[in-house]
Amino acid sequence: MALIPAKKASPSPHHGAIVGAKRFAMTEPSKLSHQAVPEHQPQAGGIAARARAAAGPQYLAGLNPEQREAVETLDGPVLVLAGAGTGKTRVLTTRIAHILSQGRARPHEILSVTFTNKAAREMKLRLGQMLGQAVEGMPWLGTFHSIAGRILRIHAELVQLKSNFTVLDVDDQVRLLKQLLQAENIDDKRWPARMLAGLIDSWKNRGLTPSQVPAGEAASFANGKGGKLYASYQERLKILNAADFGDLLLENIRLFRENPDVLRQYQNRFKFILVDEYQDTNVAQYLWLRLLAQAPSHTSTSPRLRGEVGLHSNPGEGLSPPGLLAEAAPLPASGEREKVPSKNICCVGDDDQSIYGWRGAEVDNILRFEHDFPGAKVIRLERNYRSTGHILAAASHLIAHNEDRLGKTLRTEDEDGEKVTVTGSWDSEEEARGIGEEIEDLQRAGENLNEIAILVRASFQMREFEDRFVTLGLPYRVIGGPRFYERAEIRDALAYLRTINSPADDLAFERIINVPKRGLGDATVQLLHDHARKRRIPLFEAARAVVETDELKPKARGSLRDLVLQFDRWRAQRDVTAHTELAEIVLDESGYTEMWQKDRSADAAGRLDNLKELIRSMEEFENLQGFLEHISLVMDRDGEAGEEAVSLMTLHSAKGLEFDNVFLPGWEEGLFPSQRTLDEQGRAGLEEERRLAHVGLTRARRRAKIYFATNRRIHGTWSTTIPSRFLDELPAHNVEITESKGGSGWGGAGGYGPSRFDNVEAFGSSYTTPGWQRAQANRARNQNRGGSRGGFDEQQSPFGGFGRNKRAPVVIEGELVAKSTGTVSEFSLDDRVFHQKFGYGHVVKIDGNKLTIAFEKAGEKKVVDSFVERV
DNA sequence: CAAGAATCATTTTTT
DNA sequence: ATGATTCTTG
Repeated sequence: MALIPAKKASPSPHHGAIVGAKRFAMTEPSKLSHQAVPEHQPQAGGIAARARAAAGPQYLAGLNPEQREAVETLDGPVLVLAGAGTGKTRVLTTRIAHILSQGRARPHEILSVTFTNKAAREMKLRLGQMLGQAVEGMPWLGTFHSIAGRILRIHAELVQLKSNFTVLDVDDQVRLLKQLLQAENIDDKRWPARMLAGLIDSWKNRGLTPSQVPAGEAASFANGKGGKLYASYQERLKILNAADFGDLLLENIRLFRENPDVLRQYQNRFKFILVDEYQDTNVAQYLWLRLLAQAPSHTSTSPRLRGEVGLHSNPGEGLSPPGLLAEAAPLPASGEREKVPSKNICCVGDDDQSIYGWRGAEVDNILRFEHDFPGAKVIRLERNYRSTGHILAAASHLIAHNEDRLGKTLRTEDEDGEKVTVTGSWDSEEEARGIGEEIEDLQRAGENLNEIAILVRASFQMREFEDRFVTLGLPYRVIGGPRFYERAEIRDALAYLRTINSPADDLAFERIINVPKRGLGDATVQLLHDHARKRRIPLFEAARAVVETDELKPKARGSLRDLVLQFDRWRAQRDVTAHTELAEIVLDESGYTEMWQKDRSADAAGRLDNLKELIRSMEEFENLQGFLEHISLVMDRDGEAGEEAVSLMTLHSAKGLEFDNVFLPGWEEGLFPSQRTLDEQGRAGLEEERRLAHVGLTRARRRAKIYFATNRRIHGTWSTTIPSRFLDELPAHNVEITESKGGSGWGGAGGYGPSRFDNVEAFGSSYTTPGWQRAQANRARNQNRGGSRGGFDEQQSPFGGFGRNKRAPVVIEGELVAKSTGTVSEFSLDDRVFHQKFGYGHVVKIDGNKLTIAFEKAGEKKVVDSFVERV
C-alpha cells in the first residue's frame, strides 16, 4: 500500500487543454491560472467583485491565509485537509457564500453533501447566518442519502421503481431477508438474516450490484447461495416498490450509468460540488461523486460512456476500489479509463479522523484524492482554534504513530494549559467513582456540566457511569444509542401510515397486523403469505380476499375483516383530513395508543410522548406522502437539550463535537485498542483505533483526562487488563500521572471495605504491580514477535521516569453536588415511586434528599429524590 | 396466543 | 453476568 507523499500537486500541463464541454469553456481560463495565481480574477459578475477585491469581501475577514485559500480556490479539484478544530465548517460555508457572491453559480447549482443530517442542518444554519435568509434556495445541500434519494425519486421509473418508493430501514431489511431465507429453506440459525443484511450492505457500500459481487464472496454465505439471495432480494425490493439505504446510492449510480443523458443533466446543473467529511466516504459514494464531478462531455456518446463505467462491458472491474481506478496506466482496460477532467469539486476532510472503516468508509478515498482528481490542489488547515497546547501536542504526537496518513501537524497559539492527565485505578468501579468525583470538583469550581463529556470506546462502558451518576444525583445525558425512529412505537406508527399510503408495502402491513394484539398470529400471516404469493398480489389484498373465504377461524376472520375495513376507511379519509389529524385518528382507532396506555411498564409513558412528538414533527411536512418520503432519512432525535448535564457517549458519536473537559476512561489493551479490531483488521485496525484516540483527545478544549483500570469485567468475568499502548505513545512532556480519586485517597472514609484496596498503596506508589509488569513483558514479547509494527516510544513514555507519586490533595469539603433542598424530603417511608430507569419501587429509607428505594425490578438502590416521582 | 425457558451474543453507527 | 431474543409449553 503505497503512501501518497504529502506534497503539493504538480501542475499538470495538459490539464487546461481538456475542454470537453464547449459550453463550459467560460470557466476554463481560470482553471489554467488557479495554480499559479491564487488570487485569480472572478469572471461572471466581476465588476462588483473586483471593487471589493482589494480588502476582500466582509465574509473573508478573520480567515487565516490557508482558510482563505481554501475558500477562494474555486476552480478545479481541491482537497482541504482540515485537522480537528481548524475551522472546517467555516471554510465550507464561507466557500459557498463566496461562490454565490462572486456570481459563479446560483444556489441551485451548488451540490453540497454531508454525512449526517446534523451536519447538513448545521451548514444550513451557518449559511443562513452568513447570507441572511436565502438558504431555502440551496436545494442540493443535504446528506448523500437524501440527495441521492431525491434524484432517484425524480427518475424512479428508470430503475424500475415508482417515485413514491419506500425507504426500508435495517429492521425491514432483515425481516425481508428472513422471508427469503425461509423460502430457500436455509436455516437462519446457521445463516442469520442479519449477517446477510450486513453482507449485502457491504457489497452495496462497495458499489457492487449482484452480478458484480466477486464469486468467492458471493459463495461465502449459505453454501454458495449468497449471490443468488442478493439478487432475489433486489427483485423483491422492486416488487415492494422499496429501496434500502444502500440502494439510494447504488441505484443512483446505475441510473447515471445507464442513462448518460440524465447524468449529463446533473453534471451541467452542478457547477460546484462540496463534500464534507470526505474521509468517511465509501466506494459507492466515491463513484457517485466521481460521476457527477466529471465535466459533462458532448463527445462521449452513450455507448462509449457506458463502456467507460463498465456496467455491462466489464463487470467487476468497472467498480474496483478507487485506488485501482486511480492507477490508470496499469489497468488492462486499454486506455478507456484515462483520467477524466473533473469540475469544481472541493472535498474537505481529515484522514486522521477516519473512524468508520468498519462500515465501509475508504480512507483510501482521501489518501488518493490527488490521483483520482488530477491537478488537484491540496490545502492543509493546521491551525487549531480549539485546544490548549498540551492537549494538542499529546494528540499530535499520538497520531504521528500512524503510517497511512497524509501528514499534518496541528499547532495552536493558545497557551499550554493543563497537562493531559493519566490516571490508573484498580477497577472500572473505582474509575467511575473517581471520574464522578472529579466532575463534582469541576462543578464546584463553577464549570458548566454541558462542557463535560465522558467518551468511551464501547457502549457497555456507559452503564457503570450511569449507575454512578444516578447515585450521585449528577444529571447526565446519553448521546447516541437507539435512534428516535428506530424505537418500536415510532416504527409501528409509521407502519400504519405506510400501509395506508402504499397498500403494496407488505412489510409495513405485516409489522402491525397484530399490533395491538388482534388474535392474528403466525398461522394467519402464513396463510396470507401463501395467498399473496399464489396470486401475486400484495399482502393487504390477500387479506381482503381471504376474509371472503372461510379459510380462517371465525375469530381471526372477524378481526382481520375489521382491520381491512378500518384501513379502507382511513384511506378514504386521507384526502379530506390533515395528515397529522389522520395519524391521530389511526393511532386512536387502531387501539395502538390504548395499548401503551394500558401498559404499566416503566417506559410506556415515554413511548406515548414519542408518539406525540412524531405527530408534532409531521406538521413540518405538506402531506402524508411528503412526510413518509423524508422520514426514514431525516428522522433523528433532536438532542433533548434543556437542563445542564454531563454528556456520556462513545468516541464515535463524539466526532464533530467539542467540550471544555473531556474524560477518556478505559484505555486498556483489548478494550482500546479493541482486540476485535486488531484481530480483524490488523495494522489498519490499530491505526483506526489510534485515530479514534486522536479524535477523543482533540474533542477537549481545556482539559483531557485519560483513565485505565487494572481490572475490568469483560463478558461477565473479571480479568486483569494492561494499560493501552496508546498511553505509551503520549509525549511525556505533556502528560501528568495522577492518582485515582475514587480509590485510596480516602483512607477508608468511604463505605467500601479496605480489604479490597489493600494493594492500592503499592499500586499507587509505583507501577510495580504484577499487572503492570505483565504489561511490560507482554509488550516486549509482542515486539519481538515482530508481527505488529514496533515503534512504541519507550523513551517518550510518560511512564519511563515514573517513580514517586504525587498525591494530589483531595479536598472533599464543601457542598454535595446534589444539593439538598433544605426542606425535609417530600417522600415518606413506603411511598410508592417511579424512576425513569429503574421503574417502580417503594421507599425503604430516607436520608435527607437521598432515598433508598426497593425497586420491583432493579432491587435496592440509593437514589436522589429528584429522580423519582411519587405515584 | 401468551408466559416462562432456553439460547445466544456481546464494538463502534449513519442513512 | 446480563439482557435480549427466540423456543417451548400451557
